[in-house]
Amino acid sequence: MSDAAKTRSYPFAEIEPKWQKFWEEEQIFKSTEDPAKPKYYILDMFPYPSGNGLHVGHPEGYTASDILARYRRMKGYNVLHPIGFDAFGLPAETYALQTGTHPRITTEKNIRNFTRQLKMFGFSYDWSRVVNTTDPEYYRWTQWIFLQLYKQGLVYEAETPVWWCEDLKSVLANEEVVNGRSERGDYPVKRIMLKQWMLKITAYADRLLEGLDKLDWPESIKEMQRNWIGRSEGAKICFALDEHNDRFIEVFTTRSDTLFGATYMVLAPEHPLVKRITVPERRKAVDEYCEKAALKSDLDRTELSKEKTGVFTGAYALNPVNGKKIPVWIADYVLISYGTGAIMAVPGHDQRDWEFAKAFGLEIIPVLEGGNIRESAFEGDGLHINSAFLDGLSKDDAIRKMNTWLKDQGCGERTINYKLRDWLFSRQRYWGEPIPLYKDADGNVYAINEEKLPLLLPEVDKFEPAGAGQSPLANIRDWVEFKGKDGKTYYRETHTMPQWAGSNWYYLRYMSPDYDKALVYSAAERYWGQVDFYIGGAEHAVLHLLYARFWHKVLYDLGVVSHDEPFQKLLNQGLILGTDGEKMSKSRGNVVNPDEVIKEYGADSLRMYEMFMGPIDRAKPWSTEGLGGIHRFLNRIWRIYVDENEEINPQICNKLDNTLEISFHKMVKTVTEHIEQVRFNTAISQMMIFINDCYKAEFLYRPHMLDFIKILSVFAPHIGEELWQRMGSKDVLSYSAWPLYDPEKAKDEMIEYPVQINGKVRFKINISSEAVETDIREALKDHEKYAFYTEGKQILKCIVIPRKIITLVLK
RNA sequence: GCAGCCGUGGCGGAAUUGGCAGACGCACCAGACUUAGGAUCUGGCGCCUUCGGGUGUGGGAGUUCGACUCUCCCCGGCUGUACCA
Repeated sequence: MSDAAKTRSYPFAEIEPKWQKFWEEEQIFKSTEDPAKPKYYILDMFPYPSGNGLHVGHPEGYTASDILARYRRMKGYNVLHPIGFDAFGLPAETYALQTGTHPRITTEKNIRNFTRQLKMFGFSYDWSRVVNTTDPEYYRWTQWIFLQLYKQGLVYEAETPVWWCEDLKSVLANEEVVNGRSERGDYPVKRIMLKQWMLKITAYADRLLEGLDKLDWPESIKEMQRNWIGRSEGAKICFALDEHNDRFIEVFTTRSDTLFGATYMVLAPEHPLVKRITVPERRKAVDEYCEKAALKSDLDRTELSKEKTGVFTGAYALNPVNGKKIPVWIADYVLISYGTGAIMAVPGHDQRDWEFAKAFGLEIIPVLEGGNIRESAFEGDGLHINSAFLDGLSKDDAIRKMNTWLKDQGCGERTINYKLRDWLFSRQRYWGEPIPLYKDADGNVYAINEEKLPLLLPEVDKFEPAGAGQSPLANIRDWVEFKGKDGKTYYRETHTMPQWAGSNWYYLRYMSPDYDKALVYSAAERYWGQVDFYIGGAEHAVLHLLYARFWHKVLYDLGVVSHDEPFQKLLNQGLILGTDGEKMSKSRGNVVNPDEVIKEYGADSLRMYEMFMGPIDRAKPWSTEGLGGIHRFLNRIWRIYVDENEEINPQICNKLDNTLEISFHKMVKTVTEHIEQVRFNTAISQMMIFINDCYKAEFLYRPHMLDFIKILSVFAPHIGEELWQRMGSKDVLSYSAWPLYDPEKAKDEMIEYPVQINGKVRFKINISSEAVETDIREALKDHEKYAFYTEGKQILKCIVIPRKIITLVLK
């Protein structure tokens, strides 16, 4: 016998499908633009339809957004609450490689399963607006946006060091590499040089940074984006090379004031100057070092981090401030991907340079007072020494003076550097959007005419990549090659777009999913505007959320959208952990399957339990007993309304119980406020308190009991609809008005004041809640225990905080 | 290392313009109903206690009539990031 059967449950297994069918057939949640109503756009991060189906983590965010959507509808808002599928991506392609099943087949099957599961939860999505990123009518517009970027000069092809993942047979973006391994699949990656399409996200670096300030997002996510963009003010400085009049080494530094202390220079092993300036007698050592560095994965480099290695090139640079000859080394602690890939080393005032200088016996010159350079580099502030025209200045003044001097001398200037790199946009995969560009035999690039979009993904027989750095599309010669009207042969781009492309703008497509003249119908865009509330996982902090902001700003500049930021408010739901407090995973065997939970306890129990577990944004362990507690609560609600004979409880009548009235108004007040603050766990607590009070009351006032159903229905919509119907209500529950409360009736008539004497609560005193301070003091003096505690003592202080506490200080 | 978040009963968690610590739920204990209880209802439930009370929100100090809440130092955990010049 199942747990549910044992507990004589209310008939969730019958009523849940019944109401899901009702919502679908009556199109209850279909939304249309209505200028008469204020709009509210509440969005979930759409799922990747994996073969595993939904896990219990998905409904956490989806239930939270559903509660907010249902609440806003009852508050009179016109709510846009859509769902869709981010369906391009690697798992379907990997599965195709293993089984030969076309990714489209797998994807369609998984979407059907996800749809079935999502509908079982009773989420109030507008199912007429579903989008699917793999639908040609959808990716037509993904390609269109790409072409706009191309026309704006934000797309370029470059031979750059890229992350290559041998297991995934593809290059990856910086953002997709975590700790030297692929974000998807956790495979090793290495750096190779490859010609790739890049998007110039760096052109938007400042705007992406500044835009964060006005967003209502978790501070941690904003901080992560700020760190990722990594804006850093400094100067670039040109060092002439001794015996190479035509070549310079350009460096970026935040400490131009320490230039007099620069005693050597370091190039990254991949730096293009390395080959040109290395002197013949050092060539062998340099080549060996560069080869070794290239073989090291990034992981190796960081694991070995503390040991500084490097070799001397034999070349010398000239310090622009004093013409001093300083040696040029190469070392892998200088990264080709940051700044100019070269540094001026100031071992006196930079710990990394200090360690390197110590290891190789290089000169260390202090140029600031303070610290002890025999022990370590001094990175703090101080007065300059050994620095000619900077002597006696502090750090900030010296930086300013030096930058001016560099500019005057024409060998440097103030500049801003970013950690953010341009976005590597090519993928060597089949299951993605084809890049709508082609080339002629000479390598000239052309964009496909927008009228001809979508550029369809061609059919293939095999999904294996066509050799290193080539996508499976390169195998299809009659797709790649085509004859133009001029009779010349042209060659299509065979790489595809990364998965982020489709998810970059899906929230706009929901506004007019069937519109075929533009990616979004402009009147719909103006009506729905920004996403008011966006809910999803924190793992997208710097991937999806940064890329989407970038594209959105481009679209804003093009006049396609009317706001320059896409998501006004963001909430990250916390992870749901296994019962053991660990992250759920198949290997740990602690995965909870939502299908089984729904079968045993019903979707309403699961929804409500996940909201009751704790604060929405915190990680929380699953508890089957806790789920049972919520299920019991729903049973208790059911029995308050429906008696053993399936009749409405005769206690529900038009008589008003005074105590219960206060409880009701308190409940409406608290639940309303806590929904606004997205604190569902405490909102549910207050509903429990009200139901507990109902069990103690003799009469249940019918209008209040109807209002409670409305409130319940945003959390547990199926039981809400069923009770609403059984109570004989004819209105559509989902659009009935949210209950109002009377603030005066939400207060207790009497307040039990704690009387605190010298920091300890000694007794309590009941006083009317209307009482003002003088009344309270009087009541206190009349209290029997007052004399006992104050006798023979001097009253130093008597503090009365109305409605809170009375404090006495005695001596 | 750096940044952000967090530390409250046996467990999940309440309480923040500073005002009764432990709401609500789970687990547990007792009672009622019962052939039975893993259903339901009622009550209890931080720790210590000589039953007066004492003590208690990771540890220590401070501000205050009053600190889970504010300030400083330390310890522990989670997440992100990592030679970023």
